[in-house]
Amino acid sequence: MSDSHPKAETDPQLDILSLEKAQRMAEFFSVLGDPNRWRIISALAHQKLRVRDLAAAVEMTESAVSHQLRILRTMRLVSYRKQGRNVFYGLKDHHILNLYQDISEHLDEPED
Amino acid sequence: MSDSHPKAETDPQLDILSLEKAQRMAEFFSVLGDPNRWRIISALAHQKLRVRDLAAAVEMTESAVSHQLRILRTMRLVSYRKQGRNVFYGLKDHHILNLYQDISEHLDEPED
DNA sequence: TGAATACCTGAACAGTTGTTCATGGGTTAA
DNA sequence: TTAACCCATGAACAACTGTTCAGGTATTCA
Repeated sequence: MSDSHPKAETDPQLDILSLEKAQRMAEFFSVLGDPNRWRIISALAHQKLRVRDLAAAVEMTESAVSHQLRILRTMRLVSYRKQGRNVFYGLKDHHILNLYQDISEHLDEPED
Repeated sequence: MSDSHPKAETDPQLDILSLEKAQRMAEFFSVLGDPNRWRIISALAHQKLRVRDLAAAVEMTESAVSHQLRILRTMRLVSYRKQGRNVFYGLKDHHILNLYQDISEHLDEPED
């Protein structure tokens, strides 16, 4: 098989994520590493919202929300629909809600 | 039902994650938001390793790895077993590998 | 056309993060 | 006991992140 991904550098038995792939994973999870982004995501889980209403809902300035939405757009987590002078955002992908479920479980597991 | 979690502050129709819960979600995902931590996780996916060998495998200093392992321990993502003067780490939880699978898919999805 | 509305963007600044460096504790072998 | 080994930790510093603030673009309405 002529696979193009690099092998582990030190020990052939281990196969460690390549730096590039690890970087992509980290970039994605970093986007989910901000509490205000989670609040935005949760607000969009039930309905599409204008930036203005979203800002009011999560109690942030429109500017701050707009900055965050750009990041969520970059990671293709939200949908974007311009209608007149309003812009409606929604959740693009339901992987995210699955993540939310999974991690909620993990966080709720008892110590051992 | 006498639930103790706070309701949305602005609009009863929306239910947005509480600040506290959003914070916990974000803290968890932040841990997965570092490329070197993903390389450590991938190394531990197949076998338990001593700090020393882990450091060699991911090509980091033992100190840096030790710092990162502490973070992973705090989030209960890795197991810890001390044996003489060696400490073996492994993956504690398989939620993480599921996450890895899910997000790989997301990252590999074509643009649209 | 001019003003108001809805949203976006760049710069700057405070707060956070991850590494290195130096050191210290605990365990094993001589 | 002494020396070597394995790992953990605190401080410090550079790099990154998210907000605010000021301004800018595009659309609607009077």
